Amino acid sequence: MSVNSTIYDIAAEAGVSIATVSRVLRGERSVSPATREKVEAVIARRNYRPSSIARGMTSKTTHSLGIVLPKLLNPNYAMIFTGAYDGARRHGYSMNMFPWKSLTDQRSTPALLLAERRLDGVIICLEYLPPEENERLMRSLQELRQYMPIVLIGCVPAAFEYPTISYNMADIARSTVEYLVGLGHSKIALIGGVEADRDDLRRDVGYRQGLEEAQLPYVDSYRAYCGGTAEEGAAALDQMLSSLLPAHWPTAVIALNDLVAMGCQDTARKRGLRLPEDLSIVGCDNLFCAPYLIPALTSIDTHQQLLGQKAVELLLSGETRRENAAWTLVRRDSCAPCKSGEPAFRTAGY
Amino acid sequence: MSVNSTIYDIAAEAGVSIATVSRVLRGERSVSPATREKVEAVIARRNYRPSSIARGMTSKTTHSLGIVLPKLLNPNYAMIFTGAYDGARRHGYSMNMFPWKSLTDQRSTPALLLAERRLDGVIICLEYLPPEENERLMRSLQELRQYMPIVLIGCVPAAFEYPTISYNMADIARSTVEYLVGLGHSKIALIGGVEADRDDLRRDVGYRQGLEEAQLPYVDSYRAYCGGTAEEGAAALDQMLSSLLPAHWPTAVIALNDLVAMGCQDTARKRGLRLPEDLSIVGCDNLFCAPYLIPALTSIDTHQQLLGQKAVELLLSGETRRENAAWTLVRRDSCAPCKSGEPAFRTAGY
DNA sequence: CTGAAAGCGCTTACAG
DNA sequence: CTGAAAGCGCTTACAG
Repeated sequence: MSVNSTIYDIAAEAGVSIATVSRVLRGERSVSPATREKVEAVIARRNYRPSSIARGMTSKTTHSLGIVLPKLLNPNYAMIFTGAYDGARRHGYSMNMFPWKSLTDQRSTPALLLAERRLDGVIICLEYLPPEENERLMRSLQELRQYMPIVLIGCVPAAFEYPTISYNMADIARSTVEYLVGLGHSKIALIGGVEADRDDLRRDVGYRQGLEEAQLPYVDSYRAYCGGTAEEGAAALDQMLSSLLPAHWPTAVIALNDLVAMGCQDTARKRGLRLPEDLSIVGCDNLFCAPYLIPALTSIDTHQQLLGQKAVELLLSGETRRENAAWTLVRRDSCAPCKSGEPAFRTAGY
Repeated sequence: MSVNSTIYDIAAEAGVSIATVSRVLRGERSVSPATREKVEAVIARRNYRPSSIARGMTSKTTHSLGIVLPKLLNPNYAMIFTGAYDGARRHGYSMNMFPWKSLTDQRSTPALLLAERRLDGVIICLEYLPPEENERLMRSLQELRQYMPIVLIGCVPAAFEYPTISYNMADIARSTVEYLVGLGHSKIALIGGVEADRDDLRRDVGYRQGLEEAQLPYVDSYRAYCGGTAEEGAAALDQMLSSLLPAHWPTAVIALNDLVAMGCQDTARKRGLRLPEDLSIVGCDNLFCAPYLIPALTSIDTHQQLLGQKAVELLLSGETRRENAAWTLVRRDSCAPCKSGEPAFRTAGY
């Protein structure tokens, strides 16, 4: 099946040494035009391409990078991957995707799985993990680092001196509260995330800070923790509403991400709330479907593709700095001025 | 930075030959328990992992597969990729993603880009291409095939004897028409696709067939061609409605995919149509957001992850057969019984 | 059960 | 400007 020719075939047919072929392959200029032409002709005729793996064997650099992602099915990560892929390609590198579990799986020594591939570097998208798994992850990273440069995306304890790109979650949350306060809201809920997650921790900090600046009290029942899916978001809001007198229902919700926001829309509608009049909702990630939800979802655009590219730049730069990633609030129809007084309560007609 | 040990280090430290180390590495059983234990201890202590690239160098198989995708940002392809990834992993292979343009780009001989990686095989997701690009693609495939086994996903001219997995588009379209006819619809539009696309061609065949079976006429103005984005879908429906007297407006739309369906919802709403009463819509791909659109979108689930897995199986089997992929109609709220008489026409109030 | 040796397809000094 | 030779880190017959 394989009709691959090798550098020897080319050399033989062109009547030169393999060293010379190698030289024209790599575009070295110390080759006479005549021989270069001759060699190139043979290469073209035989459709020859040097084996990248043989190259990697000798040159100590494989020109391939890796990125480990929690899950590709969330378009958020697909966007980061795409950005990273393009960034790598621009620098002549390939980009390989690894599922999150290649790092946290305890059966196969995790970091080594990546080391095996002899990557020139790897980007790691952090995500919340329960303490002991996180412990294992941190050890994996330490280990991995001995083999190749790494860059982290997400929130990392300052104690670990990894090159990192992260969002200022506190800033995002604070600004979002500010935006909603500007619309007259005072009962603002925050839904999603895990109490132990550092990212969410900082989100909470910004949330409280925003409330404080508006001289609003922090109300415990307006803070619900849950995973990042629509179902979990729906359930979390539903439970919050159940536990509160309608008069105390939040008039605005800040959702962990767009999926959670979608779930909240669903719950609100099933409860007979009018959107956005009775409940304003802000999402995060600005997924492609956000403009097509009803009402069109206001969301934080986290410029994921740019993030992926920047991670590659940082990785290739070899520097150890920490960067903050850019974000933008995209206003659509899901947020409305708060109606004075209590939100109307209607029985569900959905 | 690299603290990698080699097989020589291990051999030296364990006091054996590299051949022996290689044997325990590969789990060969012709090693005495004593030496095996000794070697394994050293491997563990030094955290040694054999270089997969050196292995690939000698063993002629790299245990890595490829998949080329039009775009990862469409969750549809992300799902296929995920399925293929898992399928590959299950067989001990890695799966590498390549963007579509690595095949159609004319600057770098396309197929060779993949050949360079010495993949053990590659899956190719077909998509419509204008004739001359498609011509180039077909040549690329022929070329690529000389280097490694390939499997195609999509619609391929029977003349090319590639192993292929495809959907029976005619079947899907026919069934969808049947479903809508069952709801009493007679003015059924088909929106999306390209006239020259073979997949869409077959979709058209099924569409016509469905109409015929219901003894309905094929109406030219109910067939709109457009790309696969929400914006294009929105524009296509808008134009269709503009060109028709409201009395002749379709009461049901079959959309190329969920994105197009989302666009159609948008246009319908802006035109003041009630959904689903005035217009039923069926999408395709059953994206994660389908249940959260208003009304929740009825869609064809194409079981993309399964598709990806099956493509891997076929690739690894080495057979040249053609398979049909499974699909399911997922009924939600976006389709309603057709109201008798003409659809109400209201001025847009959106 | 184990080792010495050749070889995979390249790149890279080192000579000339 | 060009070639002979060593070497990258493994696997795989071939002997023993």
